[in-house]
Amino acid sequence: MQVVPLCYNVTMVENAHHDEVGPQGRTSTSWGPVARRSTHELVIDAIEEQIMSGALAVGDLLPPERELAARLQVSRTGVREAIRVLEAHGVLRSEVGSGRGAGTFVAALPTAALERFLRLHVALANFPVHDVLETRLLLERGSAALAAERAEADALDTLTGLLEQMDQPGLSREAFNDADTEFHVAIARAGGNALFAEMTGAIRASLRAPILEAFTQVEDWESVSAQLQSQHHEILSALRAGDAEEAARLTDAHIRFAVESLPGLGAAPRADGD
Amino acid sequence: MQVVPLCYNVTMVENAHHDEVGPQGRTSTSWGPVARRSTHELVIDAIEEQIMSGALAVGDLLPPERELAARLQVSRTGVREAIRVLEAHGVLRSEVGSGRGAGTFVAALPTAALERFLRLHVALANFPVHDVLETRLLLERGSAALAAERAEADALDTLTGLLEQMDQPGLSREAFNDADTEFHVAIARAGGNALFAEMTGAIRASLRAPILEAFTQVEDWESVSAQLQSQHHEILSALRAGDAEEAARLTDAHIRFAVESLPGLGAAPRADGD
DNA sequence: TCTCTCGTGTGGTCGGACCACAACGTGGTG
DNA sequence: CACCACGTTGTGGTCCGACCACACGAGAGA
Repeated sequence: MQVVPLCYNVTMVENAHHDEVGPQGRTSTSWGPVARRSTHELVIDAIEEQIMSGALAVGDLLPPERELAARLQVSRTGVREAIRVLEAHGVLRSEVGSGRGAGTFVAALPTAALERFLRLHVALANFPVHDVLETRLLLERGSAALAAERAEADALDTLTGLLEQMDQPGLSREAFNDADTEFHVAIARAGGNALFAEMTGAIRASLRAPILEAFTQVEDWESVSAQLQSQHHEILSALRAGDAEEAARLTDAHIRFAVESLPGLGAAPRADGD
Repeated sequence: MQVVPLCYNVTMVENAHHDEVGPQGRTSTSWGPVARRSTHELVIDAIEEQIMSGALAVGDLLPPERELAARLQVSRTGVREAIRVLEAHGVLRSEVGSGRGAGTFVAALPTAALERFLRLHVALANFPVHDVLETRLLLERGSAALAAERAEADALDTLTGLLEQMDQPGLSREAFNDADTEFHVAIARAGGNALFAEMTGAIRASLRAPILEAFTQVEDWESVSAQLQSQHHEILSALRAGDAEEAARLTDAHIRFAVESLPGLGAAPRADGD
């Protein structure tokens, strides 16, 4: 028997209760609304509580959907929708099958979640491109400084390899962009700050389409890419030298140059004049 | 800087690669798997495509779930799970009823989404507190500088009001923290960068529990809170004066002071095995 | 001992039914 | 004509039960 309860306190809102709406009696006392939460949100809260309390850690297995539904006294549908939400946040992951690798696990997959989040909100113009670029500048300047101090040898080797890729002549603009993205993300990773790295990657992913569009409009591509590459090499030199200040300064200049060289990115940031 | 190396323990479950060895006969040559996507993911892609192409903008109404299911030739369940995912990202919002305000709309609600994302991944130790604090320092330094240049009069009034709240004697530590959070987020908002502001708010939300825990362990609370408040007033003065550099410097010092004053935040990040 | 097969448990998908809710049309009533 | 009560309608919310695809693992068979 010995079943560890996953959660007791899911107090379902009984749907068929109308008793508080009496006939026109006094209703103006301080009866604040009760924040009606839907079923799947209650399930999310239950799972989230387990995570926040530390009862569920990365790698742990959740009960089967059917069992969870039975324990929480909700339908399997509600449980599945809750799992979808946490899965969308990169916190859960489901695998079909039986035995070892099957079931729903606590995972650590923030990358795809953050990328989709930022990509969509940038596309909806909720986060203006100008603001995203400002954030990018801040993050990568910080990452460069950290990387100059902390970067390991193999991280520097990775960066060197990426520069060699971009040094190949005749590289397509898309391939250049992808390698360039990897280069910048690798620097962020080398800095050792996981949040910097994830944010940097997500920002680049959210700007991929606009950047590629801007690339196609660059007239003297050979010249621009050569200058970008030259700046990359300088940045890498500063990282090798462990010069944090110089690495940050070069990165700052590099990103500003890139933005100014790409039409449509930094052109119309916000419609004011001050 | 005592920095934990952060092995970044991602126990990612890789998709099992089964090299298809046919039961009999030769193995298939280059028949790479087709990236099996589940139904709800296909629906997500369909909706996301509309958003990315600009066909769906904030405020637009989606077709009813039943109609969408019929058009996409999937079950209503799949559509609903997809809507849940986009809703979790703050991109969609569903309202019951009929007519005007009913249905599923494209929304712009990144706040709750980013807060839950960060809160969960911080709780799972996927993003170490140290890294989050480092990001906070970077963002708020930048926000302060921007706010010094761009802040409107009413934004400064809001900040003044929050400082008056915190100046009240006998304020509970929780109330102080909430007002303090509002103060810092308001500065970020005054800077005019939406992403800065959202990130700042999400970071504060993700650290709320650890901060409150640390607050209870502060011995000389009156002294610490008085110093924090004094720094707040100095920052606000710099903002009023429009001195970006000074505002950034003061904010930097303020946050470092706060972290060093609170036990358990910057001191012992969680040293495990290695 | 090894190999094959089939049972079993997992998430994935589906269709249908019913509920709660909010707007709107309709009709009655002043 | 103006107003109001009420039923209609269409929306998302919830639940159920069934079946599928999949992968492990125990047991039968060689």
